[in-house]
Amino acid sequence: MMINCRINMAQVRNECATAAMPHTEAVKFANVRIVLQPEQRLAITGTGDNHVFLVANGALLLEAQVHGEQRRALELLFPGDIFATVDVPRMPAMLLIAATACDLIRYTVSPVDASSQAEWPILAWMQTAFAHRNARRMLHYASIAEPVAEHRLGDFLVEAGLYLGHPNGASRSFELPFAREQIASYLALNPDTLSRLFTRFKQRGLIAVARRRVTVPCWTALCQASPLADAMIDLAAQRAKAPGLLQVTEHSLPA
Amino acid sequence: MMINCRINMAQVRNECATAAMPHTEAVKFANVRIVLQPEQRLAITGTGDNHVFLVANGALLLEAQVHGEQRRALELLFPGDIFATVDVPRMPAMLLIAATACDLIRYTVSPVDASSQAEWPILAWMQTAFAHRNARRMLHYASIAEPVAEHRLGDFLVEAGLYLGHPNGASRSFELPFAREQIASYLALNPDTLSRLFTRFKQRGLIAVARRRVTVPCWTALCQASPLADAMIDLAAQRAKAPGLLQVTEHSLPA
DNA sequence: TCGTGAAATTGATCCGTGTCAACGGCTCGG
DNA sequence: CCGAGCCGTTGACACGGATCAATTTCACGA
Repeated sequence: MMINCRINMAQVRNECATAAMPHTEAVKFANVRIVLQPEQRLAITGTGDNHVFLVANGALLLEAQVHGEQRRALELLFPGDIFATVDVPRMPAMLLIAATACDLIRYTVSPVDASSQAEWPILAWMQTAFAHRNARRMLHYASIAEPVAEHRLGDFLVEAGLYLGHPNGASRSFELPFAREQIASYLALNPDTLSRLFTRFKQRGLIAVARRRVTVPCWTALCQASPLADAMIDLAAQRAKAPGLLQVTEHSLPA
Repeated sequence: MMINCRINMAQVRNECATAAMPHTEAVKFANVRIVLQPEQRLAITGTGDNHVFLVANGALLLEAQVHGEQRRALELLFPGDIFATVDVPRMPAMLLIAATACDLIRYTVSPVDASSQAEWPILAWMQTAFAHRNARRMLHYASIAEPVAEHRLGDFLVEAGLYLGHPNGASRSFELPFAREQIASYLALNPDTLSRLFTRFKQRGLIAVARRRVTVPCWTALCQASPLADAMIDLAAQRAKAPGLLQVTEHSLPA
């Protein structure tokens, strides 16, 4: 099996094919609900079957070991996000880490099964979800390629605000599910430097931080500090319009 | 139409459905052969139909404008690579740039057409190709997240060696299709700094450079200078084993 | 053959981030 | 209530890459 729980074996319940996907009356895919506690890990290996994970709840972090003991966060997963194991290169210690308590749904997509007409809707839905994921991935790459560290933090805060927060007038606030060190790793920055950047943003009045709660008094001002804000907002809007992408996280989970 | 030629309108010939994909007797996908001259550009916009490009020949570069006039290379495409427009976020001046003369094949993949049984083999092939592309993309992200610039260049040279060169005993040599500025952009480095790094690598005896020709006297020595070498080699080996992934570039093009 | 312009290299300098250390605040358990 | 330990912050300093400018190399055309 490609995915298994290494530390604190997750509470895994096989809720066989009870989840109703949008635009689908009968889903023949085997799916498994996986519940993760904070800091719990899922090991990924890049071979074998194609497992697709849907994040129903919580936030995760894809980490890998790059150079000796050095570990790096390559990707963040938010509710509604999708993740396929085939898209991941084989690297040492490649694993998903739950930043908060998480509900995942795991689909096993085997090429031979997929020829059935009944599974087309779910596959079509996955295509859309993957397109979104790939586009966001590319935006993150564009972000960390940015030499100015302030821009990277601006991009990250806009991303977090879009996926974790809700607009409230001109302001917006959200709970960061990640530790500073994880954020720093995601932004290819030193934790100390990241802390300084946070301080700088606070001094500029762009954000107010209480523990892990981030409050953005003026969303548009923050967006002006993020070079990729326009592209990310556009992408989030596309996702909101896509049918069944977000809704599935609410309806498909068995009680 | 999502893809069009902006500068020096490409010589586009509609070779309707003559290309035979591996494991496929009849391909109903509309496909178009696109021939690009060096430095020619293809504009990409993230909406509309899903166009999939297969690089039959040559090398390309995906560029976008990130911040004002700043442009950045987000991705390199080598022969056998695949590229879908839906995977790209909407950003200003997002375009493919031909580094050399290129042959592309463009498939238009519409979700409704895709339900036909006859098109399953080609879709399955695309799945494999996309998985490879995504994995390589992630490796590149891991590479540019590396704070040490030498590592980035090492990773790049290994990638280029794997996809552009062939082993010749312990050595390996290849022609870099990209200008220094483009490589620097891809590695999120200053061109001046990149030049210094090349000099350092030459002094260490890792490479010999004649114009754009790179000769690696000892491949394993170069790999030791690349933190991601193992993962990239593993990935390239997987691709070589995948059926019809590389072969298609040779057989599918009409004479 | 020479001249021109673009690309690449190299040098000098500045600034920003990494590094290491110390400090402060918060949580949890005794 | 106190103490331990972790996380986050801040300061001092060094180093590496960015920047700007000057020079060399190469390709191409007259």
